Order: sequence, then C-alpha cells, then structure tokens
Amino acid sequence: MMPSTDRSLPIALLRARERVMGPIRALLSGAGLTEQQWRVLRVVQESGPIDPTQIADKACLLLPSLTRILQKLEEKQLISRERDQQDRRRQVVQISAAGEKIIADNLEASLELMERTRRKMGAERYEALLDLLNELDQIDLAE
Amino acid sequence: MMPSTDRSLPIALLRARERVMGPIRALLSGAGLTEQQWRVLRVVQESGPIDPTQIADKACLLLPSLTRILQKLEEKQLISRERDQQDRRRQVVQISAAGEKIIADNLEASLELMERTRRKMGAERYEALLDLLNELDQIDLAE
DNA sequence: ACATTTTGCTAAACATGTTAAGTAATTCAG
DNA sequence: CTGAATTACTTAACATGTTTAGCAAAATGT
Repeated sequence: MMPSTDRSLPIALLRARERVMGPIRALLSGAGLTEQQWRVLRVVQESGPIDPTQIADKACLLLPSLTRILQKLEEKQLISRERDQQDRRRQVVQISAAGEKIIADNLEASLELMERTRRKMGAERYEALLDLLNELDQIDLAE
Repeated sequence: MMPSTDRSLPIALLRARERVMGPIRALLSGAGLTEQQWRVLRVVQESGPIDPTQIADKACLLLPSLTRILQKLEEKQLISRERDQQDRRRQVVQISAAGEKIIADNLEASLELMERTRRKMGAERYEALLDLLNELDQIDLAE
C-alpha cells in the first residue's frame, strides 16, 4: 500500500533511500561497519591519499560527523592519518592493508545488491532516476 | 561541479535530499522545530487522532525515534496523548491549539519552498522523479 | 612585519538513526 | 482457561546529523 505522504518529495527521497540501504546495511553489519564508515572507506580507497574536506564532499558528510568516523576507522586500524607537510592544518588520510581487505571482502556483494535494484527497476528507469536526482542537486542554487 | 560519486544511487538520494531540505530546515528552525518534529506534527494534523505506529509509517520514522519526538512535542505542548480505551497498549495522539498555530504559521512558506523546487525543475520532471522514487520504494521487496 | 581574516579541522551539545532488549496489554493455541 | 506468542510501545546504547563554538595554521591586507 502507498502511504498518503507519497507525493511529498522529502519523504519519497527518504523512503527510497531506506529501501535501497536496508540490504546494504545488513551486508555491512556483518563486517562490523556502518553505512557511513563504509562510504568513507570506499572514498579513501578509490581516491588514494586524500584530505578530510574532500572526503566529506565525496561521501556527502558534514565535517563534524567525518571527524568522529575517521577516529573510529583509525581505532579499527582501517586507515592511517598524518599531517600534510606543506599545509599543517591539513591531514592526509590513507587506507591500510586491513582496510583494503574489508573492501575486497565486501565490494562485490555490495555492487551486486545495487545491480539487482537496477535490474528490478529496469536499467533505463534507473538511469533516468539518477539523472533526475543529479539535476535536482544542481538546480536549487540560485534565487 | 559534479562529484565523482554521482552515479551512486544511495549518495545521489542523500545529496538530493540535502538540497531539498536545507531551505526547509532553515524555515523551521525559526519556529524552533526540527524537520522530524515538523513531519510528525503535520501527520498528526492531517490525519486527526492517530496512534504512534501509524505516525511512524506515514512520517517514515522508526518507533524509538518517534517515542522521543512525541515526548518533545508533548513537552512543548504541541500535541496531547492519551491511552486508547479499547486497546490499552495503544495511544491516541492529537494536535493542540498551539500545534495548529505553528502549522498555520509555517505551512504556506513550506509549501512555497517545495513549489519553487518544482518550478525550477519543471513540473513534468518533478512528477517523473516522484513516480520513480515511489516505484523504487515498491519494487525491491520480493526475491 | 603585524593584525585580521580565512581555512581546516575538532569539540561540545542536542536531536535523530539504528539495533537490541524490556514491559505491559492482547491474542492465540491447545 | 492458561501459557506461549504477538503487538505496541519504551529504554538503552552507540553512531551519526546538525549547529555553534573553538583552535591552530595559513593567507591576506596594509
């Protein structure tokens, strides 16, 4: 049944996200990671050495949240951090071998979950949805 | 500039939601309400007397979050609660006069913000996006 | 060079998200 | 009719979201 709030864009975005993330969360909890920790780990792995501000941008996190997440990931020894020598306000974050292993152990299953969603929805509609979402993200800025 | 994570559906959903909610949050903070408190208040106002389980469903909240939010709204005297006489596990939640006033004071501006988004995106694409999001919410269930 | 502003991050406080456990009222099986 | 599920919340614990404030390093203006 469709809830009566289904024509509210904010709630539709929320519901859709819950639907997509549910299975992914279940997968990651087996690896002892939250959804956000996983997102950060993937960004660091894909980009190589990178500073927190850029991680926050790519992973869509606010810096205060990211600060705590990086502390957790460092405790778990999945990443390492050092000060940037050129600009000592900055840090350089790198993934560790253990971090790489967690990615290797879970990436395929995670991609398969998204691929399944794409198949069930139909590739065309899935791409159309991504395009509309990106468009929405770009539009609102002016006025 | 488009972030490199823009073809990831979970992150695209997150970014789109942030874009839409930013201005609404700004509006509501003027009324001393969070986005979730506002959502609950609107559901209660629209539906009339209603129990927490249904509120959670309509507002897309988990019950533990809702429990705390209802406590806050009750402290602020924007809602009232009583036990259901037929089934004493249940509660019946109602909006108060003060709650109605907050809605009256902010509903128009809130709707205008969404209408602006709709105009900027184009009504057709906006509706197409809502349809795709609702479709995504319905699909994943089986298999 | 020096005071001011800006940048990059951290800390703190409060609210919510998420999962697991707990409680009381109701329903259900036998 | 009674003990075992089930239902409708609530509590607790930990992680993140959000805003505001703080701090140190770097850039900027004069």
